[in-house]
Amino acid sequence: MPLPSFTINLKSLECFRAIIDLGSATAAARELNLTQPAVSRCLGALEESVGFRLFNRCKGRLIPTDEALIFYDEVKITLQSVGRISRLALNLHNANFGELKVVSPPSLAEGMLSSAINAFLREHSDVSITLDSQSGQTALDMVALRAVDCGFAKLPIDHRGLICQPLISGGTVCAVPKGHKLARSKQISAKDLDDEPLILLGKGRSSRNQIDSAFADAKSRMRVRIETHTVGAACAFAKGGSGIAIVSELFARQFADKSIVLVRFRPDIRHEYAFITAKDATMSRVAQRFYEHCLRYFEP
Amino acid sequence: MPLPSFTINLKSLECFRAIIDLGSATAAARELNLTQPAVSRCLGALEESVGFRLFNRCKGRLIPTDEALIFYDEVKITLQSVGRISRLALNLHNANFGELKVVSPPSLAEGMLSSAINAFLREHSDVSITLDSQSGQTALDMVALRAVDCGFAKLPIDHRGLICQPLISGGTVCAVPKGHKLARSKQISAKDLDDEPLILLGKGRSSRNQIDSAFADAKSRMRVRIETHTVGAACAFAKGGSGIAIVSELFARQFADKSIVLVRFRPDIRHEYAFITAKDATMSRVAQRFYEHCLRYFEP
DNA sequence: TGGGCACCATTACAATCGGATATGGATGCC
DNA sequence: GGCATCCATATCCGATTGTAATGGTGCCCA
Repeated sequence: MPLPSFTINLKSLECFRAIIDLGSATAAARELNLTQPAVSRCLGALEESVGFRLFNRCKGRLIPTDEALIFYDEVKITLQSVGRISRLALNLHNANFGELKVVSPPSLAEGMLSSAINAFLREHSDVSITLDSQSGQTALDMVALRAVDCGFAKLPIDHRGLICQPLISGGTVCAVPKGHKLARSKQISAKDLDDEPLILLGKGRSSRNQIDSAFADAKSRMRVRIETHTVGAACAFAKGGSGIAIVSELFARQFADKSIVLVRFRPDIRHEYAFITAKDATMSRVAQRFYEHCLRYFEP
Repeated sequence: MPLPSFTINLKSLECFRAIIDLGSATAAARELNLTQPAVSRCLGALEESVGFRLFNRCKGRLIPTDEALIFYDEVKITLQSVGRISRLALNLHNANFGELKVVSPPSLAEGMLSSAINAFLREHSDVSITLDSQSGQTALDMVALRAVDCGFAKLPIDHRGLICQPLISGGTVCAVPKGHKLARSKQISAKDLDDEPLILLGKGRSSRNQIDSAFADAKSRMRVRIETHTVGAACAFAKGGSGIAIVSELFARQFADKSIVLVRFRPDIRHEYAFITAKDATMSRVAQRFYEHCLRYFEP
């Protein structure tokens, strides 16, 4: 009596599933990129090893037996499990050899993010990274739509379908031209800036609104001399003596030199950036590694 | 760049699991009844197909990588799933699983068939049986129309679309009240029953016709005092002294007690029951096993 | 320090597996 | 009857997968 030998073959199971799903061995062969005899023999082998007939050969067709249908349910579960293995393997493989697509606002991309990525690449020699500079909604959409693996964006973020992990946080500083009367202050408030020529950026953004409010609260006149879009430009204007730039502390540092002084602005307006990923997709392993790397890299 | 080929092999997974569990490839080989080089090569193949290193070869030992440990969890789940397949296959092989719908005439269902089924259930723990009591044409139709898997019916059967396997056979006996003048006979013929009060059943059925013929042949007067429908009732009447019942030997036995005597009736009128299945449908495995069980159970 | 031991990798070779192509039989459809 | 479809079998061939033999390396211990 032939007992099941337990030497079950994955390919046979795949054949079996395909035959049940598609109704014929020839169709199964097409799906599996095999020839019909190959499928036929696989099936024979499987029947041999399980020890009972899976199909009745009836009028040249394969009719599943009752047992086959019971068997099928379990086989499908197992094959799904094998599928998970494959996907996991791919993920793990990609952690060392994969590609990572990242999107970030230009401000981050040009400064601290590029050095974080450099450090990551040194530790993961075979990973290649694509860094896309996009700001605002575009970046969020790219992550949510999985056009990229992960991204960075400024908080607050209102977007369903994203997971946001706060990562970097910094206050607000004034870039004051050297020799300016405020250059020696420990901190500068909106009141101190009454009627001072200012260089501001991010009109309409939340941090900008907070600055506006601070001036309103202090009943200071806000004299905006230059509206610009990047911290680098703002600092450059400040260096040129065109006024005091109120900028994120995080980015101002890299532009600070002897011609300007960075003085803390009061009230403390926080600039926070988060690591963002799509909600309904587990991160690829590279992305996970990258996230962990960033956590370490940016920790205070 | 070597991408995972997804042609993952169960044996490789088994090797991998064993290596992690036991800590060395040689130990794994022992467990799997393989040689160490075989395991070594399986491992190599698996690494090839997943696309990353599973073990660091360090000082002649295999040290699992971080990825390997993550991979291991998933592999274990998959292997357990495969194990379930094997067990299910074994169960199906032993027909230890499933449902069986049976139809039989009430006479069988109440007596010997129920004990046969009980015995079958004891041997096949996960089988559930539905037994439907129907007689005559209804039962045959139910089998032919595949409303049930199999059934029992009295021969002769005239029904296309059925396979009949004779299973149980018995003669005819007279149930004679104790103390009756015929109670001590070795056998009783139609002649002996001339003008005796009789209890008969199955009017119009073939066995009844044979009895009628026997009386006609013997030129005996058939004095039918009671017509009834079940052997149990017939025997009860006999016990009450209402007359001699002429019944199937097969069923009379269970009703025999000290108040009646069973005496063989001559000529020998056979009562035969067959196991019946639909012609154009191979029996389910459980049904086959049940048939084999019945063959053994009812063999003379 | 050198020998024994445990472990892993590699090689060489044999058996088997697992594909492909070619062919044949049965069935159903026009 | 001719044709298409489907399954099974035969034969062939390369890939896979097992084995035994061998070699290298690190560890333990006298």
